[in-house]
Amino acid sequence: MFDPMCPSGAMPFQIGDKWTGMVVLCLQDGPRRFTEIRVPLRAVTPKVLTQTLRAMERDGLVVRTAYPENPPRVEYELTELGRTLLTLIEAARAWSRDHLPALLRAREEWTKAAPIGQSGRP
Amino acid sequence: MFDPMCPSGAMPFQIGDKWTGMVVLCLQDGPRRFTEIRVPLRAVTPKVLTQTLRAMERDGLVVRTAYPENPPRVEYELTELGRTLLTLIEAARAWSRDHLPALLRAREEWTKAAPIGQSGRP
DNA sequence: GATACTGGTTACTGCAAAGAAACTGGGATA
DNA sequence: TATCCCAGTTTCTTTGCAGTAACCAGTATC
Repeated sequence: MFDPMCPSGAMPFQIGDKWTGMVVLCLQDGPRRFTEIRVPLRAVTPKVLTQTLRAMERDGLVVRTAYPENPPRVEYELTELGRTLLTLIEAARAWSRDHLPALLRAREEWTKAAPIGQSGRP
Repeated sequence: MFDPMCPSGAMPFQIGDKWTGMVVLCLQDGPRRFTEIRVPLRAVTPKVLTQTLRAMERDGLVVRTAYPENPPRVEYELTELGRTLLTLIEAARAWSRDHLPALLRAREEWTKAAPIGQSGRP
């Protein structure tokens, strides 16, 4: 899940910025803490994750709840609006299941077949 | 359509790179020439449009047909694979119809309410 | 001979997002 | 006293995308 080597990097869709869609999927089963979100997105730095979550909070997609404990605990949860994105993400994943192999096949044939002279390539 | 000032700039979805989705919509009613695609996307430069179309051709989303006439004529047409993106784009537009106002409202309230001190903003 | 048309290409520039790495704070634990 | 924990923040560097502007080939028209 969210492996940087997996072909979903070639998936031609994006929800919000680069990580928003994955955050939504991370939160679909209930609230999660900052570090719990970081684990499956193992490439993301805390700075970028903070930026993503702040933007989602601003847009009303998540709510942030800080508990005055220590060590500190902060939970993020999808709002109702944020949950509406799940159907769209599911549609994108369905497309990928059905058509991404064809796209990747086309891309592979492009690179291996006629490295030059292919309709005016350099 | 494709007005840079229209709020779809805030739409949190993207198909492929920045212009791919709009190109797909431009081509949904049949083949179009290079300059015909440029018109509705009035902000895009030929360099960027060429890049977009080459990437789509590489991924098997469009076919490029050059007619040896003059002045030269080149037509771009959606492939069957490219057409499958239309349902996804329609789903994204439906989401925007139903939920984008709420997102923009949340964003506006965020900026106007409590410019500082809002859960740790600078 | 000069200019325009189509469908690009090339070189250069600017900006914002992304990332790496180190640091913070304040209590808890060893 | 030193170290760890979480949830970040700060600073700096890199990367890549997008855009501007100029140029090109071949024909046709003025």
